[in-house]
Amino acid sequence: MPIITLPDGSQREFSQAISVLDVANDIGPGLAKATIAGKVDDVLVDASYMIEKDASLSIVTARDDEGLEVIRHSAAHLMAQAVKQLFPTAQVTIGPVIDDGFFYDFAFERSFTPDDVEKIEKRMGELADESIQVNRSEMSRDDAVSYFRGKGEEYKAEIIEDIPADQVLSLYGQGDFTDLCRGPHVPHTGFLKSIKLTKIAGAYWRGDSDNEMLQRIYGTAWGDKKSLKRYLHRIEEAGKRDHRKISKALDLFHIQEEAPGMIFWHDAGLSIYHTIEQYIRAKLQTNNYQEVRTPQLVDKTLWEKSGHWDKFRDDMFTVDSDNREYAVKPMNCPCHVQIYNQGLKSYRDLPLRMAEFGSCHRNEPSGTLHGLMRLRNFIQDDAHIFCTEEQVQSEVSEFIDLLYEVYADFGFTDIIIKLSTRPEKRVGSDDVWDKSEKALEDALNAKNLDWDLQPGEGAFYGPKIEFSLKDCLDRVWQCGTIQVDFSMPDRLDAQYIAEDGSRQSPVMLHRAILGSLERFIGILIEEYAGKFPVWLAPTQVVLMSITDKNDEYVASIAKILQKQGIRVKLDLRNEKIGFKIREHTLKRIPYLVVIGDKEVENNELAVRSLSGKNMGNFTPEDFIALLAKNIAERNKLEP
RNA sequence: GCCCAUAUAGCUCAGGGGUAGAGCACUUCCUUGGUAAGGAAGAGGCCAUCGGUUCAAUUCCGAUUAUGGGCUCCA
Repeated sequence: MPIITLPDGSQREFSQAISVLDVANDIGPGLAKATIAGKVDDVLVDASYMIEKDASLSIVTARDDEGLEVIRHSAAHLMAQAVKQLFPTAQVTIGPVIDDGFFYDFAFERSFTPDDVEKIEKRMGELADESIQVNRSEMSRDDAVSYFRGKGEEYKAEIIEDIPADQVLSLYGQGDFTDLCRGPHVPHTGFLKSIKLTKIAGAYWRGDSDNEMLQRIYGTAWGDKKSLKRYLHRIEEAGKRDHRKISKALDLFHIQEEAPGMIFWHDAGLSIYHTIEQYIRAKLQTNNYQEVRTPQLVDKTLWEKSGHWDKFRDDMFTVDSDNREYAVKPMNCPCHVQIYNQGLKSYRDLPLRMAEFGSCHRNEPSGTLHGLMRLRNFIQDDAHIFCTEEQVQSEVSEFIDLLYEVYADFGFTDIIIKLSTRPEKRVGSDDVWDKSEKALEDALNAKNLDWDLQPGEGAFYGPKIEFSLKDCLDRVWQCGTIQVDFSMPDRLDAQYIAEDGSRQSPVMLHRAILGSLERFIGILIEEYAGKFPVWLAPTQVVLMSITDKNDEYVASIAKILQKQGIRVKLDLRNEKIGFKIREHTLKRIPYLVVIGDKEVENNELAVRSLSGKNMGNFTPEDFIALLAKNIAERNKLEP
């Protein structure tokens, strides 16, 4: 006699065990039709799940996040079913839910073509139209292994073999297709009508690059056609923020075949770069950093000593000259230690914070290059803090504060924090790693920040905190970082004289706020869709004449603004004002100034904002004051 | 590095086994016009590179390079 409590607090009593779906039916046929799954005492279950005793229940439909998740999971099964029907020799592996969709990895003797994917999607539609019942059943592990092996599904059998023998597994069947799955799933395939397959890709079996490559098909799935359409539109719009597209339109930089993974900065792009560099330089100054510059090419022997040659060799470019082998620096740390080592250091010199806008080259695998985000040559806003063990925690803590201050100035609030611990390939004793990892963890916890642990993802010389930002398609890119290093100072003979007169090795903190200037600018472009805040905009003001009678006055205004450090361009072309406005609006210029006879006569400027607002007429002085205020405040809103 | 796709004018893209197309941009001329495209004419291409098939390849095939999307890896 289960009594079922619904989310609104109302209760219903039934004379015998009852399924989630039947409860829904009892509430109303409309709800029953929409029922995808249920949540019984907060556990997500199938609609067919039998409730045998008193319980709380909420009916899950496509309107719930959990409902969408079930739909996406079932969509993956539907895709596998379609693939098996069309390509019987394909083997299924795994098919999880991801943000906004799902994928399924298949092993198949040949590649799926875009044509195949179209066919698969079509078949999925047909199967959905048939509203095929989805049934849950159970099997012991060993039975499941032989079941799948019997069907030639070696991969599936291998997955199941890793599950403990005493565990009972659930299988879900729909028509001619059965898959191992924890569930829950939709009651029938009729719920799976708003699906689109989006891309094909390779993916290693079990995520290990030593294994064979499987074929992954990605899809997106929604509760109704309208949501699907909205999603596709959203993705399309996000694509327009792509920094590579915007950079071409705004003439910021280019890359060409002769220098893969390296940037040719154009005037406008370099302007942004310089503004950011100067901004960071000012922060370094107020935070007691010294700035240095070190060589690009350094003899191999130093890299051997630092451990890079051993652990980082594949990523380094080398140069042979006069019987010597040099490496182009992939990191700045060993060079900074060389500067530290000039002259005897006392504990009174610590913490010693040494910064460099360091150009680093890394021979990244060809398939990983990605616009400004992943390059072979990039500039780090790098610094190394030499300090005592006691100072580590406060230095890490101060750094995190500085990083948040900087990110806020650029308008970033969604910062993803991860703590990466010791990798397999590393230098230094476990004892030292214990200490380093704990220092970082304590600093994070002291600040009450949300962070995730990434075991084994640290640098070879120490654990790190990573601060990541998202691009227009929500891909995550590591930007800032701080890494504790107890090893390298010792390897490179860095020392200081302690209070008691003994020689000690300092601890070294590797840290970057922006990470790589290039990557940070890439993220920035996508964040603002190229509509940079005034303080960052390559061109802040364009002065446009109505007719060539006004040219002289326009030029004189330009001089005045330029003297104030405003980045100004003139447009004196023989074109109509509407044409000029359109062009500079497309170039995302924050302020457009129109100058005609009226303005010349009154010594004024007619100011129009990027968003198209007529801001009225200003005297040159008032306009300069407006700009100065906006720039000083680093106003993030487009004017 | 691995898988798939792509590479045509400065840009965005169409095309197709037989001398290469559009829009925008560019140049010249006309137009002096008040807040998102004034008009006309002109110029512009070894169809990524190297091979192969063919009477003939920019088009079909293969390799290479780069780019895009993933995977692995990394700021």
